[in-house]
Amino acid sequence: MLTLKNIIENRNAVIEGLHKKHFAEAEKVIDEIIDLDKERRNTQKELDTALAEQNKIAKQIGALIGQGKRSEAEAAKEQTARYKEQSKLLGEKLNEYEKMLRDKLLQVPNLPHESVPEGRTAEDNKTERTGGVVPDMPTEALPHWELAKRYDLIDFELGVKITGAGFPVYKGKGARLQRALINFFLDEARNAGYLEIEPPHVVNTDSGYGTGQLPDKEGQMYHVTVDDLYLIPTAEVPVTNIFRDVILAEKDLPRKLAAYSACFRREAGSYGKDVRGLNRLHQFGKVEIVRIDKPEHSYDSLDEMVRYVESLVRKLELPYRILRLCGGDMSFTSSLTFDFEVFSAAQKRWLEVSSVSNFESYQANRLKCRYKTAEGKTELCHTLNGSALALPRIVAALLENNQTPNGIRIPKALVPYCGFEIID
RNA sequence: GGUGAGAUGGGUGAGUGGCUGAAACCAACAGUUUGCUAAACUGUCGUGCGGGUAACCGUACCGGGGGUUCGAAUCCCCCUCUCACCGCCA
Repeated sequence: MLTLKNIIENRNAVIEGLHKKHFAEAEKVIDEIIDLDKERRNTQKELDTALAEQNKIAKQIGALIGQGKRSEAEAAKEQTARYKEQSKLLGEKLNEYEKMLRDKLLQVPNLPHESVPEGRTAEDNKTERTGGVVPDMPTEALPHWELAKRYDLIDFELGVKITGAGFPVYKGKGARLQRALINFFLDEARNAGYLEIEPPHVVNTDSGYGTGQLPDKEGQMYHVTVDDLYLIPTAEVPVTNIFRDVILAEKDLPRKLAAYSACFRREAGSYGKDVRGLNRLHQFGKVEIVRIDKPEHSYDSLDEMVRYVESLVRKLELPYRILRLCGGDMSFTSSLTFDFEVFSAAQKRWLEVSSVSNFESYQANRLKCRYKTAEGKTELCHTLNGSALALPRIVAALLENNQTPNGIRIPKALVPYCGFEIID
């Protein structure tokens, strides 16, 4: 969430930023927050005064009893009743203000970076650059779900039987290709300086709030109600929460971590051709990279992460484009996001395979992830993350783009990991 | 699942009602000394909120919530978690 300090000191700039993100009633909400904060401060002041008075009397009573002046001590006790009553009421009032303030703050999305293009929908995203070659496919080219069936790589129906739609079963070279991609991505990440993490796949509510899945995206996660735990929708959640309530030393920054995990998403409301095959699943594999950095370095970090993800897509020889998301298409918590899409040649569609974002201090503020500067000041870190990469759509594009009459060709970089050059 | 013990600052760990936001030690940081390193010595060293240009002041926090009391890290209740042993088990 945004810091109060930022909202109060930069009211107009904040509202302008929220407009760019198409946040409704920005002025109203921001001014409510500012007013609530004033009330909160006044209440706090009154409460502190009452408590100070109480503490003073309590100390006096202690001293009087020490001196054996019992009757004077008794008299002093009478005085505290009034302050006690007062501070109790003020305390309740303060809690209310704090709760209201927090609720309001949680409703406010992050502010977009100045370089975020204006716009409302995906149509308005700006293409940063493209790479790779879109293959010239014959008309009889098959979509990946047909290829998966022909070569017995993925069994969607079996998944339906075991679990339900959106939980495919990978078999043989299909399963080995998945494993190859995971190892490839993790090795690449390690070579790029990321610390490999194997995180829990289930998290508690504190972690859900820490990275912002709760409360706004509650319905998107699978909830294990008996234990009040959530299946992770991305490794971002457990990995970023490593830094919850942590104060890092300046020299410890940046921190770079990478993790593979299965990701679980309910995808409530999705339907139609978008969800065909591997395009949208309830469970999928993904390697995520997470970075914690000093504010002044975070945009350099973001660039580095984008270049890193780009290197992966290039090594996989996939045609891709990098989009700078517009204000309306960005996620609630992001300041600047680049999406990576690969072209899936038989479907003739661009598929999103990565989303790389700088959250600035928005997540860190909820997480209470801070660092101590050389001058000894405690400041919020900036957090960033990106997919590097999500498996299913990569698999979809690999299958479709590399199909030949003799089978499906495996890109060179992946052959050592797969142990085969062709799927036939 | 059963039984028992515990949860204190970056770490170890004292502290059973007022002089404790918290001893001591370790780590860390700064300085003195030194050819360099080390050692030794000196000092600093939690977080949030409110007030103040600032020095600083007030307030809250000893797992979380509630209670007793003029006053709670310390007493009472509830919850959570951790550890140990037993049972079960990849």
